[in-house]
Amino acid sequence: MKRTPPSCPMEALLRLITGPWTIYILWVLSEHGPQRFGALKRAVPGISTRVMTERLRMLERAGVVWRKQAQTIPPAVTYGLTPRGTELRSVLDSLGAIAHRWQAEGAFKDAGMAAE
Amino acid sequence: MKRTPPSCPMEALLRLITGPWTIYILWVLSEHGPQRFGALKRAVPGISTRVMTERLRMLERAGVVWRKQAQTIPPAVTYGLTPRGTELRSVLDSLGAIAHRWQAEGAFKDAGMAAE
DNA sequence: TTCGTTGGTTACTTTTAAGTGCCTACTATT
DNA sequence: AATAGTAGGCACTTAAAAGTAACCAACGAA
Repeated sequence: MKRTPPSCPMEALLRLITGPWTIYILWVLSEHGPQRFGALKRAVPGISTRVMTERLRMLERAGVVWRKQAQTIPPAVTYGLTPRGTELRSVLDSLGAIAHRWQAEGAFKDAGMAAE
Repeated sequence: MKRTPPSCPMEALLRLITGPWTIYILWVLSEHGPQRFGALKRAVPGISTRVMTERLRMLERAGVVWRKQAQTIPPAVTYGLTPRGTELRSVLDSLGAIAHRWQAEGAFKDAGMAAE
């Protein structure tokens, strides 16, 4: 995927929240509160460790989630939503409302990607 | 990209509006009104015919854009936003506002994808 | 008569992201 | 003493999306 011309800051935001699991992770964090890595992974069934780590790092760099590492001996790392993450969630909620309505209207029933 | 578990209707919507050029196309259509294929392609510099066609078809199947083909001899096909497209735009606008603010705050300055 | 325009389609190639499995280091448990 | 759990890192493989390019059909213009 070549880079889209960077005129639109939306692109950066969409690249941030897009990707198979990102919304899921944010949703779990906002519904169930801060979680440790393992619990988060268990709450998002099917995700690989690799992608989970990558997504969390990405969201952390953007200031959407925080990461708190306890230096205990089995290391305990907890993730949660920052204020920015909460702010994002409110918009995602309204986007979700549209998504829900469109699904009820059948907008997605045959609107998959071209090459699946 | 394996399919994300389909529990979340957001996934379908995000898969619809995601992809390098989709938002651009919607933005051009909403800013400059209905456009013919060629004009649209010229307004989104760098996009390939293939991807432009695929995106328009996808958006059309979801009822976000309409397509009107005049059976003239050089065929003239015009695309525009449906009411559903306009509805989507309002949410994208607020998402865009967040994106703009975050950019000003520097949220994206080092928050690229992992493997770029 | 051949070229260019319009709106694509199709095939081939490349790029990129995601999946999978194996590794750590230390400790508590069995 | 061997094993499982914790939070990943690293390398290798695979699958999907995007890019590239060639082609089409019909007609008007040069």
